[in-house]
Amino acid sequence: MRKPNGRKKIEIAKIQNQTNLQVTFSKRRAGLFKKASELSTLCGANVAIVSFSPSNKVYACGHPSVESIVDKFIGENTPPETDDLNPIIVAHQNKL
Amino acid sequence: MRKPNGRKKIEIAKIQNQTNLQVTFSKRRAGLFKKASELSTLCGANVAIVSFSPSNKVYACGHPSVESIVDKFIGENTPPETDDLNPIIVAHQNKL
DNA sequence: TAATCTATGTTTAGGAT
DNA sequence: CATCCTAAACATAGATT
Repeated sequence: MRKPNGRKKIEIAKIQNQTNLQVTFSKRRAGLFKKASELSTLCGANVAIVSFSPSNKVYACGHPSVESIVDKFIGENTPPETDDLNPIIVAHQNKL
Repeated sequence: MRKPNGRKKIEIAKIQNQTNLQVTFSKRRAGLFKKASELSTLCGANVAIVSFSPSNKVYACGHPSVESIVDKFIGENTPPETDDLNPIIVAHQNKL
C-alpha cells in the first residue's frame, strides 16, 4: 500500500520486459487512437491508423473508415499506368 | 507582451475558425506522428498513419513504411477467395 | 489479466514574434 | 507560415487491487 510515485520518465527505446511491453502497448495504442479521433473531430480530417503488434496482431482505427482512407491513399500513390500490379491491391480497388 | 495564459480547455468539436483549425491540425498531426513513432520504438510494433486534411492533402507516416503496412493490412482484411465478412476492424482486442 | 490510482512527464491553446 | 513561450490540460509509468 505504498503511495504511488507518479509517472516516471522513460527512455524511448525498445522495452525489454515483455509484461511491461504489453501493458505499454495497450495503453499507448489507446492513447494514440484517441488522439487520432480528436484530430479527426476537431479538424474534419480523415485519419486512419494501422498497427501490427510484435506478435503480429492487427489493430486499426479510422474515420470515416480505415479502408476508405487506405484505398484513397493507395489510389494517390499508385498511378494506374505505372505499375507492378499488385493483384491484391488491384482487386481491392475494383471492389469500390 | 501580455503574459501568456497557458493552455486552454477546448471542446472536442469541429473548429469553426479556419486559421485556428489549420494551426491545430498542424500541431496535433505532429503530436500524433510523434506518438506513433514512440509506440513503434518502445514496443517494436509496426504503425502507419494516413491522414487527409480538410483541403484533401495527404499526410502519412509509418515504420517501417506506410506502404508495407497498408499492403499487409489489405491482405489480411480482404482474403482473395472470400469476401463475405465485412472487414470491421478489431480495435478492442487486448491480447497480443 | 484488466481496471484503478496518483504524481509527474508531455502536449498543446492562445498569444507573441 | 513557422517557431517560441507559458501554464494548464492531458497522458501515462509504476504500484496496487
